[in-house]
Amino acid sequence: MSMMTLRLDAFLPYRLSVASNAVSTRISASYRRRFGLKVPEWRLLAILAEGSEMTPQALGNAARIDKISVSRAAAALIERGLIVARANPGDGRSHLLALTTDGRGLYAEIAPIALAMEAELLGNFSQEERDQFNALLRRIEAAAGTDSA
Amino acid sequence: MSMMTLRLDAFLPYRLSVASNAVSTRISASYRRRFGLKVPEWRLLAILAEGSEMTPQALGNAARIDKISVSRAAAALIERGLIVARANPGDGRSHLLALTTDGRGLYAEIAPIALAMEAELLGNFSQEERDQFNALLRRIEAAAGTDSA
DNA sequence: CTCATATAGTTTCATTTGCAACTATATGAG
DNA sequence: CTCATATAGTTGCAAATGAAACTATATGAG
Repeated sequence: MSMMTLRLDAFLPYRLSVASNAVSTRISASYRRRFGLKVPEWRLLAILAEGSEMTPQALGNAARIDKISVSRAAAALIERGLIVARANPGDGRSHLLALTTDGRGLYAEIAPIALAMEAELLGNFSQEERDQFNALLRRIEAAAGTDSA
Repeated sequence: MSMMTLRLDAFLPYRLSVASNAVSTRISASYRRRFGLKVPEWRLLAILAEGSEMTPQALGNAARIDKISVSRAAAALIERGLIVARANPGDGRSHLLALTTDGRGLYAEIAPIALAMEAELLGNFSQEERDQFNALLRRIEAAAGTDSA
């Protein structure tokens, strides 16, 4: 009853955090160095590139970023002319954000690099392993609740 | 050549980050609320509980925490009487840290709770899935380099 | 229509984090 | 032994992050 067997090394939240930090450190340094983008800014670009214009709230939901960070990231992107805001006809409290031509251009530059970095990380994973890994991550995420940012 | 297919939703670094944040948010809130510990402090306790006294440097390596955070976490734990420092006979620049009786007591309280939270997260994973997941995380971590914190 | 309450987004302020500089000790060359 | 350089750990300062307060608009009750 008294001897606990928790080895940090085998403790899932620890392993997950270490892996995530390792990946994130490496990749975010690259976004930043090469394009001057922070992670939330990159995520907003990616979401906007996938779809059409949307509100900050919708962006935050899609990119899993809290509204404060969305606000700051959007301000930075607008400042750089990568996205634009227009009034939201349906709700005067918010607005609609969309990529500019420059924004699309930058995204088109980054996306292949991002995919290449992912490919490098997953280099020795079979397709089956990738799918498994993805599925396991989603299950963990679901089990951890709808929280996070 | 022009249409990029990067869906953020399926992008590994994103998935990993989201899963890790979800888990970490939930678990670290619990450490903090119930025991007043931050994640690095908890990690130091766990490492010290597994082994014997060690230098800040060894602790940092074992817990994957940079030296600044080790320094701050150790200071907080010493302040609370959970660990003690004694001179390092082999090197006057560093010192040796070890759990106090209180530190062991607190660890003994937390460890089962931490394991229970882990079990909850992994509730619907088979043993095989857990092992797979762990192995995949380690491979990713290795591929991402020896960086991180 | 008016008011009370709720929501979208922003800003301010306190806390946290990370880098760089610093102190103290160690080590190796001469 | 003395000096130059390297390493362990800490601290000061600046940037990043998060919570709470704030502004503006929306909505629903009466």
